[in-house]
Amino acid sequence: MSRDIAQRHIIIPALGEIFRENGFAGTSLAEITYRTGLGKGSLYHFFPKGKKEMAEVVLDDVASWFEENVFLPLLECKNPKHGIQIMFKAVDDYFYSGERICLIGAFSLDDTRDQFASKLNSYFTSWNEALTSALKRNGLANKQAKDIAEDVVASIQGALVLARSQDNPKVFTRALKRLQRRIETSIHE
Amino acid sequence: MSRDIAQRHIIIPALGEIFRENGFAGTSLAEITYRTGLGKGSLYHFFPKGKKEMAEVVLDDVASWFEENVFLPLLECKNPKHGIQIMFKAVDDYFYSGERICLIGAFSLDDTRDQFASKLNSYFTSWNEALTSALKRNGLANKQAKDIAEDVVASIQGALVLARSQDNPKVFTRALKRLQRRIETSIHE
DNA sequence: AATATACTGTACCAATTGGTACAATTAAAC
DNA sequence: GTTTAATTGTACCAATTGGTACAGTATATT
Repeated sequence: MSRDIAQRHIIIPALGEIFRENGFAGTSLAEITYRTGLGKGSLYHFFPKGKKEMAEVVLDDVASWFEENVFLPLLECKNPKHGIQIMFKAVDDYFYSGERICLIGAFSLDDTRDQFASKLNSYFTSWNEALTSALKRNGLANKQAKDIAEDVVASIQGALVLARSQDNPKVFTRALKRLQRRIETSIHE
Repeated sequence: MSRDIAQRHIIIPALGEIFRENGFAGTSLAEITYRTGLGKGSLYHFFPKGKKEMAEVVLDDVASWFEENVFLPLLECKNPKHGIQIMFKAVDDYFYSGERICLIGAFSLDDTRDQFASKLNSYFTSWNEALTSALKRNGLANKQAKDIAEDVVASIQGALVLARSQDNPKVFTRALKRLQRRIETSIHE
């Protein structure tokens, strides 16, 4: 790994948090330099295309985290019920039990959305498909599996929004519990 | 009604759409003057405290729309099942069957959220309480009513986010149908 | 018709925006 | 230890940001 890319990777998480908290339009280079400790010189060395490239790299980073920790387990776990358990655990961890915002969600509602449309789209699509697959391998019919998957992904998003605006993370953890129960019962019918 | 206030009311819907599409940070006065056709002179005449006041007025406007068309029917409809029907119809109309973003949701994820915290909070709280009340009057136990209400409100939010990022309003209409069915069955148990 | 008030266009402001240029410094490779 | 490439700080840029000042023009009210 070249020095270049190594250094670049170090600041991606920091960039992620900044965008998460302020949205794309709401994040200024001034804040980025302040919070990363890097001057514009370094920033534009690592991300020659500027702010937009930073956001793209962050989105890719989020996507690959979910790919590895959520989608893949759902798709490949031998015991699909276990895969779903892993998903809920990973989601709870990732969002700090409701204290962390979903970057993808924030960008989806931002004026930014058109610029990053395909990345945002594929994040939710992948999640949906992976969960649908796991549900089907649990014996659910195609239609019902799709239905529940869409329901779960949407509810998680919504719960994050509500938790934030009510400043109450429990809204999120309650939602996760509810969804787990719903899946349980629909499988055991 | 003074001329002042009358004029002010005319542009509030336009302001709403602009904030909806761009978020708070993403909306510039330049765009506001362009899309409303009003110069800064007029704008600051109607909203002396500037952009922030415009957003506040818009949030109040949204809140009162929901108060009248969603919360009140839920709270006061003699047949509570009918009240819930009214809610779903109103929500579907308001969000143009999934083509329109939720301003409250957008602001909740924006860096703006702290400035408008109490308004955002009370919007979701009111909705939750009104729906809980209607469910209880349909014979559900307090705990279950609260549970379902939170679920419904969160799911609607999430479905709006998904519909937007997938550029597919049907995600939203599907979610509404699903939620209606869920309420139906939980009432008839 | 005169007066008061509501409204609006224009010019202006300091501060901040994202971005560039580049010389100076640091660190790795030979 | 010299060469080569990676990294960074500083100074700078034009454009845009939200906001102000105010004179001028409508529109009521009397």
